[in-house]
Amino acid sequence: MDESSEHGGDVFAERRAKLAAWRDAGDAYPTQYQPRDEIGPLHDAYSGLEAGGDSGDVRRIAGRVMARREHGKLTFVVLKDASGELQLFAQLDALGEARYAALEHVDLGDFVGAEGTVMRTRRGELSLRVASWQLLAKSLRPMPEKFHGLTDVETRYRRRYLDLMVNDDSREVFVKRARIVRAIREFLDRRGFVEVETPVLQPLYGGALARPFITHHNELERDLYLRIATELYLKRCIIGGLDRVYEMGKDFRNEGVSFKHNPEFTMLETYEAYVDYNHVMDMVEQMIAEAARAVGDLQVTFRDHDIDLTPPWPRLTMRKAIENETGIDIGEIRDVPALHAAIKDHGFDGVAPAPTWGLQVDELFSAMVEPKLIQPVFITEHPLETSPFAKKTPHDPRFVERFEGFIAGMELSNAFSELNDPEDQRERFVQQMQDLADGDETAHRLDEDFLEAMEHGMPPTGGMGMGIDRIVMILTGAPSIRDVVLFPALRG
RNA sequence: GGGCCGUUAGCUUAGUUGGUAGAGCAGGGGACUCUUAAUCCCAAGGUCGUUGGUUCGAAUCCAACACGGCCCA
Repeated sequence: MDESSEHGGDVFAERRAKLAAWRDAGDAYPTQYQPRDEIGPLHDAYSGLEAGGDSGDVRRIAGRVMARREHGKLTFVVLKDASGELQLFAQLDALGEARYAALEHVDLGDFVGAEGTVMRTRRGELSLRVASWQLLAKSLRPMPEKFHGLTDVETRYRRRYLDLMVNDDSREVFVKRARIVRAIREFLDRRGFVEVETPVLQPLYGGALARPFITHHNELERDLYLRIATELYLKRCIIGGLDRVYEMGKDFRNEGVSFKHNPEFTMLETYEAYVDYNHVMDMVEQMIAEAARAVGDLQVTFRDHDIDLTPPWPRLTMRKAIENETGIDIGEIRDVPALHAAIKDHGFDGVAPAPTWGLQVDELFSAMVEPKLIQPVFITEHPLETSPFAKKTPHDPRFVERFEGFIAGMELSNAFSELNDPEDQRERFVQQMQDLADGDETAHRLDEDFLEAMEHGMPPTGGMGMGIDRIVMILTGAPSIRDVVLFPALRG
């Protein structure tokens, strides 16, 4: 197929012809433009310049051409760099016939560098009175329409560069994301955590209950898994005596996509020796608050909910949370048929049946309670069956010392007093293997190498996982994970 | 996996009871020395997501598929 007919009709062909002319006249793609002033600071520096005035200061700016307005012998060209926009004030008299005429061959989307004095027009617009200019890079394709911009969500995700080019709101989300990530790292570094990197390609996946992606190592002639969590390697670091470690990086889960799920996503995991899950709860609410302050304040709006992130957050056992919403006390209903009956008696048709007591409690919670958890809250003491790496609570071995942090109906963090009893851990693995045999594809594999590490002795440890993408969603008000991931997974 | 909605020019979109598509911006030609959604004049740009079907005739009605969005699982 002809390129030009597929992408913009005559525009592509016309611009290639212009590019050929530029090549004949000189360098259409020079290597640099230095020195250069950032546009944003110029607006600050010359905020006091009166309309109609010229500072006489010579400056050099560079950026993408966002607009051009020709007025015969005067042309306005708007340049945009990462810090802002500034218009060029280009006069025939100042540039001379040849350089002024050449300006007509500059298209929207081209990169241009210009030098001149900083002035303010009679209408009050800060401008650069151009003394000289040069083409820095030619664009061959049309930019999105300037007034309505680019709104088609599919194009925004598939060709994110166009979205970033014209939608400042979108660009701002990713700048904020960087600030949030940095605030979290600084928070942990200040507390004495060591940032580590553990394998993405793993011979045995684990640390979470999820289906993995499988890949293959040609030379080793074996399949490897993309990690679904960093948990088991970070615990090996704790066993080795690092005491406080964290890792922030991509995990991969072979599951569907939704507004809160992307198959690759950024996870933070932290492990701290000699503390329990109560200590970790304190840390999480402080960490989120600090991340929030890095990009705004503790009052945020997400999906039409006004949310107050101010610590401390309420703490509620899962048993109590379920009882509050459903009237069912899972502490009293101890077997699966009785629980099924109770759910049926209450008419909760949205609750899917599950084969074990723990999975049924999890399902009941997910369906009836989770969507109601709008303000920040820690839900504690989960069923043993769904928590193979958490210590049992001293008062009831059917529950574990675990919490999940919820905001806006989304699980944002998940933490335990980490199981460090190797014999208990082996029993948990054995049970998971049984669940796998019974058809639970997400059940955990027995990891003999990890057990051997734990048998060397592991200190009491508080561990935590947090979905960074979801935190960014909450703190930026972005309604979908696809708005906070630069290049989200799409079909086709 | 299920339900609903959407897909028309590079972008943003209109399109009547079914009669072979209109516009704005961008791009082309021209006018213009303070514009900023600049303005004015002229010309051009479309396999209406794909494939079938109904019909004398389909952007429009029907079916399947693709992709996307929202909701549910």
